[in-house]
Amino acid sequence: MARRYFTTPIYYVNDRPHIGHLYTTVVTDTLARFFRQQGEDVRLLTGTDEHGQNIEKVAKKEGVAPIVVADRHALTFRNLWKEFGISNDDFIRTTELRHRLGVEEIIRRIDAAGDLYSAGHEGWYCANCEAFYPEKDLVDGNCPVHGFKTEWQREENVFFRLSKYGPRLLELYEKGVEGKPFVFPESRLNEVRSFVESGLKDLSVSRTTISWGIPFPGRPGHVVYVWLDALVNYITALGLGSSDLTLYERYWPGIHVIGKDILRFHAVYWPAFLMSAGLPVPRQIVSHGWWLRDAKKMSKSTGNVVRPDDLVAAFGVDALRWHLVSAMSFGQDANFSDEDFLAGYNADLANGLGNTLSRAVKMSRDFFGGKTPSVRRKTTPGGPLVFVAAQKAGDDWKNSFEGYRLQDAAAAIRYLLGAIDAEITATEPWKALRQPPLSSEELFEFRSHVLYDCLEALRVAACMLAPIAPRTATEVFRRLGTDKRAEDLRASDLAWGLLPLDAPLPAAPPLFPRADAKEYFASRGAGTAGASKESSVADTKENISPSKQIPPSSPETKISIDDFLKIDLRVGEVIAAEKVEKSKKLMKMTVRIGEEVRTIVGGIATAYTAEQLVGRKLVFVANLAPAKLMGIESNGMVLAATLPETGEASLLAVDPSVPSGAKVK
RNA sequence: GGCGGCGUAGCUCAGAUGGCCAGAGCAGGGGUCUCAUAAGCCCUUUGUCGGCGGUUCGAUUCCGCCCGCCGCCA
Repeated sequence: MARRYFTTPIYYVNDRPHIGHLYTTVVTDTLARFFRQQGEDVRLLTGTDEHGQNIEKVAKKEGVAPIVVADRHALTFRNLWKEFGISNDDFIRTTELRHRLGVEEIIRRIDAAGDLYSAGHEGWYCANCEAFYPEKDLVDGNCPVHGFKTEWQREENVFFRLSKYGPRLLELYEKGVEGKPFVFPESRLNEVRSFVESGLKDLSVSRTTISWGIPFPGRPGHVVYVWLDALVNYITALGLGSSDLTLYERYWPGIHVIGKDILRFHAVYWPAFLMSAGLPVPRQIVSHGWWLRDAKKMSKSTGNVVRPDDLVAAFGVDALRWHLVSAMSFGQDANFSDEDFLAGYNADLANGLGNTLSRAVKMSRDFFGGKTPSVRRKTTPGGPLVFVAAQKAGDDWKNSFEGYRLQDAAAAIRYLLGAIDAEITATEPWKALRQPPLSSEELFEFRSHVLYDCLEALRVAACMLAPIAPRTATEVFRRLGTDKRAEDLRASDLAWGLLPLDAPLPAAPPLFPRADAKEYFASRGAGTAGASKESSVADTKENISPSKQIPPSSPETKISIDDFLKIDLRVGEVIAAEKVEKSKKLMKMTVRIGEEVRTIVGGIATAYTAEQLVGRKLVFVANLAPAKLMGIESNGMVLAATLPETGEASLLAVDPSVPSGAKVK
């Protein structure tokens, strides 16, 4: 069985994760999921880089041990990956013993190869970069990268004979690995090549100015240079340095997905270290571009960081995954804007996927007693149009993924969904009166054939969506009456005709409710530049009086069970809450109901604080028509008893073990 | 300064070893259907394919120069 080992970079733990970390990780996860789906034996690794002066500094400031700071941030990353459905098989931290042992092993090997030597070194040193700069590069005596003050320092360091590996590296770039270019995209390979061609200097691989690091073997007072420490994670996580090399032998060499800013470390230093240690070099370095805002790289220092939280709260994890994968030409830079996100969300997810699914499922439910059709077309030459479209889309999708053209893989899904919509419109299965007229048996058969084709094409589309938006794919399968999960898929699932006949189709609310861009931006009080602007939710112009939400129930009217079942009651989990400014009672809650995240406003602020709500599971009306309260669109309603004396709300409690999204009836 | 890349419809991008009307998605405009989430379908506008020259029967595609943007290196 083909094997493939994907890695993300290990992330430095001095910052909360932002969309850059998220992008790399989502993309790598998507690739890993695709190749698993193709039947390959795939392993996915991510982790955190926890050594270095910055951590040391933060720890000192807080008066705690560095590991405490590292623990905290590592947990943040772990939780984020869990939330985003990242399917990593392992999570490595450079502060783990297994890692240290592996680093020591590598250094032992490099030393044994005669590639380490001691030498004095002095120059202007930037503590933040952990690097020396030539005097002419300094800007007013400060670090050219960060502008921090530099100091004249003298060190006796351990050097790695990087210069020795120039020819072998050039050969690697020339030949590639397994017939593929060593670096993707190839324009980046050229950069690396010209860097190496211009001549390599030996590399200092120990530091005496830092104590928070891996002690350099045999050099008291020295710690291992941060990149030598960090890069090795890719193999220490496979057991190098331990007695159990099973994973190492099974998965190395791997494919490293990285941002273009760390290309040189991965395409020059890392293979050189490995060559020296007598180990195989990576299969490939896959370098992607940056999400830009205002045409600048997003970074903490410039303050133009897009945090995923807002978009996820409003639209869900998979909506963001979809945007990240589909909206960027993989390998190039792209601009991130909320407008583009919204446009793509509506076009692809709400209209393309959600609405198409909805119309096909609704008709099938109506015509076939809440089930999928009981008969389907015998395969005819050429087949229905959606069948042809599904074949073509499937081929494009596969080829695109294999060539790392993720945006084209997404386009193939769009294409198939468009074909399904066109098929429904062309055949008009809702029309009972037809030309020429059909007998009722003929009509039944006609509808069965058309709707089976469309539902089946939707199933195929969901298979194709699975690597990008796994939870959504699983939900689509559920709504198509199957219990497949994204993780169970194989290449054979794209074959035509696997949708079961006569399978119950559950009723369900819109998969991705259409978002009104105007309202969304109004509610955030910010326009295009809105990453970090304060949202002024209580816009005075929008001073709509908070309407009394529910009129008292009309006296003693009896309703049927069917009437009651029109109300879609669901268990939801409050993931964020804030009191609506300028309102006494209103609480704005971000609620996760199943896979879906929405904003729900309720008049419970007099009885509960935001803190009391977050993390609680409550009962919500999930299919209430949206209403605007104090300028905020509320998509649902929270159920609470009203206390007779005070009129205060008392929330309906749900056992915490009940999963979010569970139906209440 | 050296090396490399890019500049194609309002936006995001495809594409062409030089020739059949230069494309897609989104946005915009018009029409239409009603199963569906104001969704669907059909039709539709704009492009001197950055500028100027050259090679050629013919260039947006090749060459040179220029302008603008970007990357790597120094």
